[in-house]
Amino acid sequence: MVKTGDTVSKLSRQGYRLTPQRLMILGAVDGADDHISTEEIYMQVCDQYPHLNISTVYRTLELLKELGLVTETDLGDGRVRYHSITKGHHHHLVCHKCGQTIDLDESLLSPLKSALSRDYGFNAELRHLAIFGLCKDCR
Amino acid sequence: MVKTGDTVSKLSRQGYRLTPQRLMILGAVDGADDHISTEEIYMQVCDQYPHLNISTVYRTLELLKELGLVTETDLGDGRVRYHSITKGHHHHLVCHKCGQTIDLDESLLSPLKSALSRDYGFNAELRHLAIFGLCKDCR
DNA sequence: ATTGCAGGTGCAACCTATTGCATCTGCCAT
DNA sequence: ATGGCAGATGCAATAGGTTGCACCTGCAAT
Repeated sequence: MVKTGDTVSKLSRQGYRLTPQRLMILGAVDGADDHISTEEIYMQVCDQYPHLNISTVYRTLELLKELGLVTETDLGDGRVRYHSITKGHHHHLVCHKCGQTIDLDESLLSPLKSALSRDYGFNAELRHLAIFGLCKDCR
Repeated sequence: MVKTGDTVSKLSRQGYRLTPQRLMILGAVDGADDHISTEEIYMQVCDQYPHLNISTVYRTLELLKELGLVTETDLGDGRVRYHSITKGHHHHLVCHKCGQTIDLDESLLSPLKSALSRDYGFNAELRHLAIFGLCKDCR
C-alpha cells in the first residue's frame, strides 16, 4: 500500500512545490475512510489552518487529479467526491431510486476497455466510474 | 421516428400542462442538429418569446429528463448538454487532450449491461454515456 | 544565510445551476 | 363559456464551482 509520503515525493519529483496547504489537503484525502467532497476537505483542513481558501482546495484537487494521484467521482448528489488512489480502484453502481451505491469490481469493465481500444483506438480512462440505474430491490 | 407531436401528447397524457414555454423548449431540443446546452436553448427560445426565464428552461429540461424524453450528457466542458431521444441513443468517447468526441455504437455497451444485470441484478441506464480517455491520435 | 523568481495562494468577481415564494394560467368540471 | 385550483412561471436570492490578478513563498542557486 502506497502512503502519503510517497505521494508527496512524487509531487516534488515532478517539480511541484510542497506547500503546507497541499500537504494538509493531501493528508485529508489520504486520511479519509471513504470518498470525500471538496467541502469536507476544506472544513477539515480549516480546523488546523483557518486561513486556507476554498479555491486552493479546488486547484490542488485538480492538480492531484491530473497527476493521477486521486480519482474524481460524481455520485449524482450534485457534489463531486475524491478518493486517493492509495486506497485502490473501484467503480460504483448508483441506484436512482433508493440512492444506494454498490461497489463494482474493476474486472467487469476490462472487456469494454479492450473493445474500445480494438475498435476505436481509444484509450479509455475508467479509473473511477459511476453507473446509474435501478438496483435489484428497486427495479 | 418519433416527432415533437408525440412527445407533446406524452406530456399531456401524463397530466403535465402544455404551456407555450414548454412547447418552445421542446421544439428547440427536437430541432437542434446536435447536443444543445441549456444556455443555447434559452437564447434560441428568447428570440421568439423574450419573457422566458432561464429557470423555466432548467425546470423543463429536468422534467423531460425524468420522463426519459431527453438525455443529458456532460461532455466535460463544464456545461451539461441535452439531446432528444427522438434522434436515437448513442454514446461518446471524449479525448482529454484534443477535446474530440467520437460517437460510439450502443452495441459495445450491451455486454456490460448484461453482466451488471447477471452479476448484481442491477438495471443500468446507459442511455447517453460519456467515456473519457485519449483518442488514437493523442495516446 | 540570502536572493530571485516561477509557481502557488488569497481575494473578489463571475458564471452556471438551484430554490423559495408570490403570482399567474392551462385545463378540467361545471 | 366560465370558474377554480393544482401546477407552472418569473423573480430574486442563494450555493457550488471557476477564474483573473496582485501578492506571497518554497526552493534552488549563490
